[in-house]
Amino acid sequence: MHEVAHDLIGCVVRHGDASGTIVEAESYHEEEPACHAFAGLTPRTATLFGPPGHAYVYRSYGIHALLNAVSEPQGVGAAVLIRALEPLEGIDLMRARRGLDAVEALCSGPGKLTEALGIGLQLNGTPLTGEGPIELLAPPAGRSATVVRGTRIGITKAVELPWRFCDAGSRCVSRPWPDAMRAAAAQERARRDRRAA
DNA sequence: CATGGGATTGACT
DNA sequence: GTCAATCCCATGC
Repeated sequence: MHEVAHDLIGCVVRHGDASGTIVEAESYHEEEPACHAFAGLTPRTATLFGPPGHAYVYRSYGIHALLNAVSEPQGVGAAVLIRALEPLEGIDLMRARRGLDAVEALCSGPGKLTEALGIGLQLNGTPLTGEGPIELLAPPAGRSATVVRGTRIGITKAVELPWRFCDAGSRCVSRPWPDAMRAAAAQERARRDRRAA
Protein backbone atom coordinates (compact mmCIF):
# COMPACT_ATOMS: atom_id res chain seq x y z
CA MET A 1 0.00 0.00 0.00
CA HIS A 2 2.95 2.30 0.57
CA GLU A 3 5.04 1.56 -2.46
CA VAL A 4 4.26 5.06 -3.72
CA ALA A 5 6.27 6.61 -0.88
CA HIS A 6 9.12 4.16 -1.50
CA ASP A 7 9.08 4.80 -5.23
CA LEU A 8 9.10 8.59 -4.83
CA ILE A 9 12.62 8.40 -3.39
CA GLY A 10 14.85 9.44 -6.26
CA CYS A 11 12.13 11.25 -8.19
CA VAL A 12 12.56 14.93 -9.02
CA VAL A 13 10.25 17.77 -7.91
CA ARG A 14 10.35 20.95 -9.96
CA HIS A 15 8.62 24.29 -9.41
CA GLY A 16 9.62 27.04 -11.80
CA ASP A 17 13.40 27.22 -12.08
CA ALA A 18 14.04 25.29 -8.85
CA SER A 19 14.12 21.52 -8.56
CA GLY A 20 15.43 18.76 -6.31
CA THR A 21 15.64 14.99 -5.92
CA ILE A 22 13.38 13.44 -3.27
CA VAL A 23 15.46 11.78 -0.53
CA GLU A 24 12.81 11.43 2.20
CA ALA A 25 9.05 10.74 2.18
CA GLU A 26 6.33 9.48 4.51
CA SER A 27 3.08 7.71 3.69
CA TYR A 28 -0.27 8.61 5.27
CA HIS A 29 -3.59 6.78 4.90
CA GLU A 30 -7.17 7.49 5.98
CA GLU A 31 -7.30 4.30 8.06
CA GLU A 32 -4.73 5.50 10.61
CA PRO A 33 -5.21 8.50 12.92
CA ALA A 34 -2.04 10.39 12.03
CA CYS A 35 -3.51 11.08 8.59
CA HIS A 36 -5.58 14.22 8.12
CA ALA A 37 -8.04 12.12 6.08
CA PHE A 38 -8.78 10.08 9.23
CA ALA A 39 -11.34 12.78 10.11
CA GLY A 40 -13.23 12.03 6.93
CA LEU A 41 -14.11 14.24 3.99
CA THR A 42 -14.00 17.89 5.10
CA PRO A 43 -13.07 21.11 3.27
CA ARG A 44 -9.55 20.70 4.54
CA THR A 45 -9.13 17.10 3.37
CA ALA A 46 -11.02 17.33 0.07
CA THR A 47 -7.78 17.20 -1.93
CA LEU A 48 -6.71 14.00 -0.13
CA PHE A 49 -9.86 12.26 -1.34
CA GLY A 50 -9.45 13.54 -4.89
CA PRO A 51 -7.61 11.88 -7.79
CA PRO A 52 -3.97 10.78 -7.28
CA GLY A 53 -1.06 12.67 -8.72
CA HIS A 54 -2.23 15.99 -7.29
CA ALA A 55 -0.60 18.22 -4.70
CA TYR A 56 -2.00 18.40 -1.18
CA VAL A 57 -0.49 21.51 0.40
CA TYR A 58 -1.49 22.57 3.91
CA ARG A 59 -0.26 24.92 6.62
CA SER A 60 1.51 23.38 9.56
CA TYR A 61 1.86 25.08 12.94
CA GLY A 62 0.51 28.24 11.35
CA ILE A 63 3.85 28.83 9.70
CA HIS A 64 4.99 26.29 7.14
CA ALA A 65 3.47 24.91 3.95
CA LEU A 66 3.92 21.13 3.61
CA LEU A 67 3.82 19.36 0.25
CA ASN A 68 2.18 15.97 -0.30
CA ALA A 69 1.40 13.86 -3.35
CA VAL A 70 -2.08 12.28 -3.32
CA SER A 71 -1.39 8.56 -3.65
CA GLU A 72 -4.65 6.59 -3.80
CA PRO A 73 -7.60 6.54 -6.22
CA GLN A 74 -10.36 9.13 -5.88
CA GLY A 75 -12.49 8.38 -2.83
CA VAL A 76 -9.60 7.06 -0.71
CA GLY A 77 -7.88 9.66 1.48
CA ALA A 78 -4.13 9.08 1.35
CA ALA A 79 -0.98 10.96 0.45
CA VAL A 80 2.79 10.91 0.63
CA LEU A 81 4.46 13.75 2.52
CA ILE A 82 7.60 14.91 0.75
CA ARG A 83 9.98 15.57 3.64
CA ALA A 84 13.34 16.38 2.04
CA LEU A 85 15.07 17.07 -1.27
CA GLU A 86 18.60 17.16 -2.56
CA PRO A 87 18.84 20.48 -4.45
CA LEU A 88 19.33 20.07 -8.20
CA GLU A 89 18.56 23.27 -10.14
CA GLY A 90 18.06 26.86 -9.04
CA ILE A 91 20.30 26.53 -6.01
CA ASP A 92 21.07 30.25 -5.83
CA LEU A 93 17.33 30.99 -5.98
CA MET A 94 16.82 28.57 -3.10
CA ARG A 95 19.61 30.25 -1.15
CA ALA A 96 17.95 33.63 -1.63
CA ARG A 97 14.55 32.32 -0.52
CA ARG A 98 15.97 30.51 2.51
CA GLY A 99 18.59 33.08 3.50
CA LEU A 100 21.21 30.32 3.75
CA ASP A 101 24.27 29.14 1.83
CA ALA A 102 24.73 25.49 2.84
CA VAL A 103 23.23 23.31 0.10
CA GLU A 104 22.49 20.42 2.47
CA ALA A 105 20.34 22.72 4.65
CA LEU A 106 18.22 24.22 1.86
CA CYS A 107 15.65 21.42 1.56
CA SER A 108 16.39 19.09 4.51
CA GLY A 109 12.87 19.30 5.96
CA PRO A 110 9.26 19.47 4.76
CA GLY A 111 8.82 23.16 5.62
CA LYS A 112 12.24 24.04 4.25
CA LEU A 113 11.74 22.57 0.81
CA THR A 114 8.46 24.37 0.18
CA GLU A 115 10.13 27.65 1.10
CA ALA A 116 13.14 26.86 -1.12
CA LEU A 117 10.91 25.95 -4.08
CA GLY A 118 8.46 28.80 -3.49
CA ILE A 119 5.49 26.47 -2.98
CA GLY A 120 2.53 27.97 -1.12
CA LEU A 121 -1.01 27.00 -0.12
CA GLN A 122 -2.42 28.37 -3.35
CA LEU A 123 -0.98 25.30 -5.11
CA ASN A 124 -3.17 22.90 -3.12
CA GLY A 125 -5.09 20.68 -5.54
CA THR A 126 -2.94 21.37 -8.59
CA PRO A 127 -1.79 18.39 -10.70
CA LEU A 128 1.79 17.11 -10.40
CA THR A 129 1.76 15.49 -13.82
CA GLY A 130 3.06 18.42 -15.83
CA GLU A 131 -0.13 20.43 -16.44
CA GLY A 132 0.36 22.31 -13.20
CA PRO A 133 3.05 24.60 -11.75
CA ILE A 134 4.65 21.74 -9.78
CA GLU A 135 5.97 18.78 -11.71
CA LEU A 136 6.98 15.34 -10.44
CA LEU A 137 9.49 13.56 -12.69
CA ALA A 138 10.70 9.95 -12.69
CA PRO A 139 14.27 9.33 -11.50
CA PRO A 140 16.96 9.84 -14.14
CA ALA A 141 17.83 6.51 -15.78
CA GLY A 142 20.64 4.67 -14.06
CA ARG A 143 20.17 6.29 -10.72
CA SER A 144 19.34 3.89 -7.91
CA ALA A 145 19.05 4.92 -4.30
CA THR A 146 19.49 2.72 -1.24
CA VAL A 147 16.20 3.22 0.59
CA VAL A 148 16.00 2.69 4.33
CA ARG A 149 12.69 2.43 6.17
CA GLY A 150 11.82 3.79 9.61
CA THR A 151 9.02 5.19 11.74
CA ARG A 152 7.44 8.54 10.90
CA ILE A 153 8.48 11.59 12.89
CA GLY A 154 6.85 14.73 14.26
CA ILE A 155 3.51 13.03 14.93
CA THR A 156 1.74 11.91 18.12
CA LYS A 157 -0.58 9.21 16.74
CA ALA A 158 0.24 5.88 15.08
CA VAL A 159 3.93 6.61 15.71
CA GLU A 160 4.83 2.93 15.39
CA LEU A 161 3.98 2.57 11.70
CA PRO A 162 7.18 2.18 9.60
CA TRP A 163 6.09 4.41 6.77
CA ARG A 164 9.09 6.75 6.53
CA PHE A 165 11.48 6.20 3.65
CA CYS A 166 14.92 7.80 3.26
CA ASP A 167 17.79 7.66 0.78
CA ALA A 168 20.54 6.21 2.98
CA GLY A 169 23.24 7.89 0.91
CA SER A 170 21.97 11.47 1.17
CA ARG A 171 23.11 14.15 3.60
CA CYS A 172 19.97 16.20 2.95
CA VAL A 173 17.57 14.07 5.01
CA SER A 174 15.75 15.80 7.88
CA ARG A 175 16.75 14.78 11.39
CA PRO A 176 16.67 12.56 13.29
CA TRP A 177 18.26 10.14 10.86
CA PRO A 178 16.89 6.60 10.91
CA ASP A 179 18.95 4.09 12.89
CA ALA A 180 20.15 2.40 9.72
CA MET A 181 21.59 5.69 8.47
CA ARG A 182 23.24 6.53 11.78
CA ALA A 183 24.86 3.09 11.81
CA ALA A 184 26.15 3.57 8.28
CA ALA A 185 27.50 7.03 9.13
CA ALA A 186 29.21 5.69 12.27
CA GLN A 187 30.81 2.93 10.23
CA GLU A 188 32.09 5.46 7.74
CA ARG A 189 33.50 7.60 10.53
CA ALA A 190 35.29 4.59 12.03
CA ARG A 191 36.77 3.74 8.65
CA ARG A 192 38.05 7.30 8.23
CA ASP A 193 39.56 7.34 11.74
CA ARG A 194 41.30 4.05 11.13
CA ARG A 195 42.84 5.47 7.95
CA ALA A 196 44.00 8.59 9.77
CA ALA A 197 45.64 6.51 12.50
C1' DC B 1 -19.00 31.47 17.80
C1' DA B 2 -14.76 30.06 20.93
C1' DT B 3 -11.31 27.02 21.54
C1' DG B 4 -7.45 23.85 20.90
C1' DG B 5 -4.17 21.36 18.43
C1' DG B 6 -0.84 20.39 15.08
C1' DA B 7 2.89 15.68 9.36
C1' DT B 8 7.94 22.40 11.93
C1' DT B 9 11.66 25.40 12.42
C1' DG B 10 15.08 28.35 14.42
C1' DA B 11 16.69 30.66 18.37
C1' DC B 12 18.07 30.22 22.88
C1' DT B 13 19.66 27.83 27.77
C1' DG C 1 17.92 19.95 25.66
C1' DT C 2 13.45 23.67 25.75
C1' DC C 3 10.26 26.97 23.70
C1' DA C 4 7.58 30.36 21.10
C1' DA C 5 5.78 31.77 16.62
C1' DT C 6 1.24 31.72 14.14
C1' DC C 7 -3.09 30.27 11.43
C1' DC C 8 -6.27 27.06 9.45
C1' DC C 9 -9.85 24.31 10.52
C1' DA C 10 -12.27 20.50 13.20
C1' DT C 11 -14.87 20.21 17.02
C1' DG C 12 -18.07 21.40 20.64
C1' DC C 13 -21.29 24.53 22.84
